[in-house]
Amino acid sequence: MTPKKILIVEDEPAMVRLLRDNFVFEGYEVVVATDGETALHLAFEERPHLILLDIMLPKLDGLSVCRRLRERHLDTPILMLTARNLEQDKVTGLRMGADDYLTKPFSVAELLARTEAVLRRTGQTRIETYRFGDMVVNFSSFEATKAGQPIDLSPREYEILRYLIEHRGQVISRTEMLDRIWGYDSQALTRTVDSHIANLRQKIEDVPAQPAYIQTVHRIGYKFTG
Amino acid sequence: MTPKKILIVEDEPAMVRLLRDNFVFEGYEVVVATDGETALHLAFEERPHLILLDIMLPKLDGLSVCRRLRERHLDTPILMLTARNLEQDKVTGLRMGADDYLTKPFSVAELLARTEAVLRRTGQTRIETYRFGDMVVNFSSFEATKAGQPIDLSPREYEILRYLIEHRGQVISRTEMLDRIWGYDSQALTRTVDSHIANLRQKIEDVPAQPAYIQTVHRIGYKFTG
DNA sequence: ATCCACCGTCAAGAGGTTGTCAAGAAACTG
DNA sequence: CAGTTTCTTGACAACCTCTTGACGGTGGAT
Repeated sequence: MTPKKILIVEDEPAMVRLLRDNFVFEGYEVVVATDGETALHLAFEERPHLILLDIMLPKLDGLSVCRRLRERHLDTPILMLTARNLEQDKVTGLRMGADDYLTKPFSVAELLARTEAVLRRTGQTRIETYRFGDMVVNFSSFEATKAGQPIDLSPREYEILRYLIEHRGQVISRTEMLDRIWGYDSQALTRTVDSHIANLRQKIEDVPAQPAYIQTVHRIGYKFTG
Repeated sequence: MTPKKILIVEDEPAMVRLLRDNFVFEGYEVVVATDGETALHLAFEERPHLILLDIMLPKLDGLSVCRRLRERHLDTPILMLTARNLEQDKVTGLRMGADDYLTKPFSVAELLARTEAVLRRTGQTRIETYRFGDMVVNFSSFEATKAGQPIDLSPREYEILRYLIEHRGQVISRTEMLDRIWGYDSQALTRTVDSHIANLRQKIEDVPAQPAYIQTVHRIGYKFTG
């Protein structure tokens, strides 16, 4: 299981330290933003599995960040942090699209329990929709568009693209893809993978001959960047 | 809001007391069964809104209870309790039709949060009537019309159409339909699903050969769009 | 600089998947 | 129990995807 990535959005340094230390200790990968605008940016850049979002923030408050993320169809689960025990904030937060909320002060144990609960509840093991460049790919409806135009991907192409995206940044070997996507007893040749990659590039790259998203790493495999 | 009724299936007296006290305190109505057979009986008699089901039970274990309930098409949401942190139990439980699971020991706060989450998630999924194109389908009276004219759907066709509509937008595999609609121990072939889909299309599509509502996704399954 | 393994491209055959139609089995209904 | 409806299965044809091969170009190691 690859480690879960958490984006912490919080401006108080002491609180950031507390949160980061605990999540790192629990084996999570942690990214931090100290204001709302950076949070928005990192949410799309880093694609965390969960966002821990304080309501009181410089530049852009937590509720607005939440709303903006949902408007742009980023469905990463959000756990809200609020210093006030105001019912109003809870209601607003949930209306804006948060998955759960936590009132300060909270115990670390409860924070971790809620985090896990949200991750489990939202089934954050598989990516449902993903955007890169002018592409939108929905892996549950098996629909994809490029610059707004629907494009047609085959089942294998969806599987390969999903696998590459879920491991974005890492180089994936052909045999790993055969093992993971085709299955361990597959008899297919590694050239089969190349063939599918070529077809994918024809469909999703702006200039298939100079791929921007699916890159070749000579003698190793392919890697997705986006 | 009428109080929600919860069936607690658990044989350890101390655990029963803990669970009952907490749920009563939260305003739930509580019914208790201490063995699997009683649980089955009470699930049908009392029609609770949610079943809290321990896996380790006298007479009939929790997984079997779960399976039996689903076989008899009782779709009350089930939250499983397991003392073991075995991934296998989780997988089996979810396959048997549980909605969520919780590993002992768990915090009361987490239990309550999960309970609410399951109730919320499942509470809004039963669709009563649905309209698309010139069709109106009423799933509680089992009546359907196309362009005002009554049309005749079989029970299986209603179930399939409902399942597809409740998951509209996502592609549903044939085996998922067999599991969810026929039941986990179904011996039916996936071609049976195709056959029903074909019949449905004859009845609800304007041009059955070019379906607008029930679409095929090659090698994956079917999806409803409307 | 050269050579060889590696990769991109294209196309065609193989193999699996689905639509259609119909008949037999099973489950209701009166 | 007979009649009717519904469900399931099978055969066949059409279709789509996947896989593989050949060929030429590229990149990197020596």
